[in-house]
Amino acid sequence: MKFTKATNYALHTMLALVESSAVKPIGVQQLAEAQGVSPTYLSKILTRLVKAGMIESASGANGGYRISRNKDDITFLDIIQAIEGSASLFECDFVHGEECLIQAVMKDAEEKMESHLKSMKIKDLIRK
Amino acid sequence: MKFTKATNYALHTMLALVESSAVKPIGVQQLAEAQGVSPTYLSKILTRLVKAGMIESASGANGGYRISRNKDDITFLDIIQAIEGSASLFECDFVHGEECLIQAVMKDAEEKMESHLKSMKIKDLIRK
DNA sequence: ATATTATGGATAATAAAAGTCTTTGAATAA
DNA sequence: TTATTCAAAGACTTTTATTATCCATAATAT
Repeated sequence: MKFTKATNYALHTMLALVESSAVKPIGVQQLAEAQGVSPTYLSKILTRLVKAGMIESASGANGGYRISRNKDDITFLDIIQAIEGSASLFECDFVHGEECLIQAVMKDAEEKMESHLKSMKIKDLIRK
Repeated sequence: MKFTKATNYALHTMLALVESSAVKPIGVQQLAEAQGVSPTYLSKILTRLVKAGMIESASGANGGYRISRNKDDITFLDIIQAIEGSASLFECDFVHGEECLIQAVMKDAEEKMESHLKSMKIKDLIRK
């Protein structure tokens, strides 16, 4: 079990966008180059962030991506779930008599992690 | 990102072994049947638990697996790490100037989850 | 000895992640 | 209007990890 690289790309891109002014957009070319990933692949990832409503895209000359929501609102959890989805990390398919106690423990553990990711906002990382 | 099925098999097997007496071993056949998984595959998983020192195996007639360590010592985290390994869930390969702040946040989050998994012992789930 | 049971290696099947290529369509600039 | 710049989308391909299966071997009790 690992977080996907896509999540890493998304987090780094969001940090870059939050650090830059929200006025003029940054092209995917530039964002991709900074991370050593292909522009087409990165754009696929960024499209998911657009759909989640945390960034905006602009086509055409001088287009690109910029932050849309209030910077203060965007948490690590938001970004991660936009990429990885929000399904539970642990799924027990067996049909026990009752509810699965193991799954309950796993879910609690997961929630500890999530609550930390929810408390951390991406803008907290901006270097002064 | 998901926990593997192997982890689910391992957790359920450990629960079964802890619930049963530690005197006579249970065959992989029986354990596998209870979970609807093939004995050969389950035995591969259990071998990892053996190597991690939490269960013992006995070959030959009337052989099988039984708990080895003190039940009280075996945590969810022990079992999960025996199967999934103990590498970090998030790895940032980029070469930033300094240390990666994003990775630091992710590591903290992971540790929240781990500390919960470490606090929960498998024997806590035994049905009375 | 023989039946029973775990171990280990090789390999196959499946699924998920990571990435490419190409086309389309929107926006701008000339 | 036309050419240029850029994101979006879909169809693929490649790579990697997971989930197995099969078979030969080693250990052990009866």
